Amino acid sequence: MSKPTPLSGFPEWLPPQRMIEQQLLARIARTFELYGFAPLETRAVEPLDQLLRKGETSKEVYVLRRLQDSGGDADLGLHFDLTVPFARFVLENAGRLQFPFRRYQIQKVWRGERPQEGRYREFLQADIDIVDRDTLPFHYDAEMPLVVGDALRGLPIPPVTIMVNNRKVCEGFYRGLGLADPEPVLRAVDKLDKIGPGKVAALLTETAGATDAQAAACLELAAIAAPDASFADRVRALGVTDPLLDEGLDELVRVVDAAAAHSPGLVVADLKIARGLDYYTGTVYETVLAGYESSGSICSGGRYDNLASSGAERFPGVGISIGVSRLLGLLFGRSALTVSRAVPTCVLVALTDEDARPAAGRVAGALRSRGIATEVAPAAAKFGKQIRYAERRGIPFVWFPGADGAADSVKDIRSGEQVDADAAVWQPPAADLLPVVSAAVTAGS
RNA sequence: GUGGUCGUAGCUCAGCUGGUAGAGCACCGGGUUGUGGUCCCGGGGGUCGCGGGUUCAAGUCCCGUCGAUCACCCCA
Repeated sequence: MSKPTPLSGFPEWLPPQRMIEQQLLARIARTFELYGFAPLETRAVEPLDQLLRKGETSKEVYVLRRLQDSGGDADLGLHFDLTVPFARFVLENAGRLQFPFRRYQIQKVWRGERPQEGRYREFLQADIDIVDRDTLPFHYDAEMPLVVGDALRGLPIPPVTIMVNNRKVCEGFYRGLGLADPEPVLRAVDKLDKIGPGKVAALLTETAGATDAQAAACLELAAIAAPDASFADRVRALGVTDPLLDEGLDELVRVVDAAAAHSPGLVVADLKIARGLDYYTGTVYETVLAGYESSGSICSGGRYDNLASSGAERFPGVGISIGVSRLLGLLFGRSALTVSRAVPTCVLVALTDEDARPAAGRVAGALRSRGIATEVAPAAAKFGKQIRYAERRGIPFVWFPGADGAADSVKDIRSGEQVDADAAVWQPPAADLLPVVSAAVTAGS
């Protein structure tokens, strides 16, 4: 068999990277739970009509098919986000849930896009959502960014900025301006940072049917950004009036004010933010990592008032999702994260000869029983080689069983210090008990 | 899905206008008769991503494919 090659878009990390990922995931989940979000996992597949219910994503969905007898499961697809399956789950289990229902979900999702750094076909999202019956109080829109702000700011990563907008602001503004279809306008405005105002204006007249004056007004709106409520007056000063615009501005002010009170500097209102899935109806979030602005959003979401509804039942929701794989892919790409060792092992028990393996095993067992990750040396090689085995993996301690009734001793191979020790009571320093994830000092900015 | 760039040892790379592969680091062994990291000596390792083509001869040219990356699309 020839050497296997990677599959494009399906990243696989090495164990040190996976240890980093697991620690970040554990801390993210912990933060979500501190805010009362309950854990949930949904199946990997959804009926295709559920997945395709909203928007243009059809070409991205991986369809499930059996090799033989392709009739049976032909209408199933892998989910491409966690919100659509969640909406389905809520409808299905509405009778068993208490509302407002807040849950978090950390799972793989799949999208058939062309991969590049930070963009994958299989990736991990850490998602929180809150849904309620009939109506969802708006204060939840303000809570979302605070939760992920807490989660992300607790990690050894560069600072994040959450940019917030509200689709009612854009749609109301465009409508007040006389532009009926907001979609092409949003798409054009979204390119502002990349292609500049001149080309966006040209796009607006070409693809959105805007006059020069309308295009200019759209650009003026898109240029507005502020970390506080001052943006609203600047929008009103543009002279466009529309009930939806007013509603959107009021909502956006509430999000920004709440964030400014809770986490100054975390959230900024930015009226050119317009992307995201097409089921968003109000607040939209997008997040950039300092130093990685050009790599896109690492955390996005928004308010969806119509996603979960069947017949007379309606479950409006708001949610936001951390792109864990993107975040890690970008940071790994610049070697910006390190872990203190490549394996969980804290102690390596050295071996004088194979006959000593049972005794070494008892030492290891005593340490493990007290929560100290321990492995026994693979072979009774020279101690130098056994120490080197530990060193290569970053294992901080080597345990030497005492010869002929002498006391055991344990060596910190970083300092070289070696002391007598008893496996029933010895404790490593707290900082060495578990691998520690930290920002790499050599990381470029 | 469309287009561009790139693909030589585990890593970073060299290899001139085509003449049948090299360095540093890493790794392994020895010096050092079971306590590593320095130093010295020695050693293993590459179907030059893969498959076809042109040629007496291809790492070097052409085509395809896979992978990485960038732009578009879209978005975490």
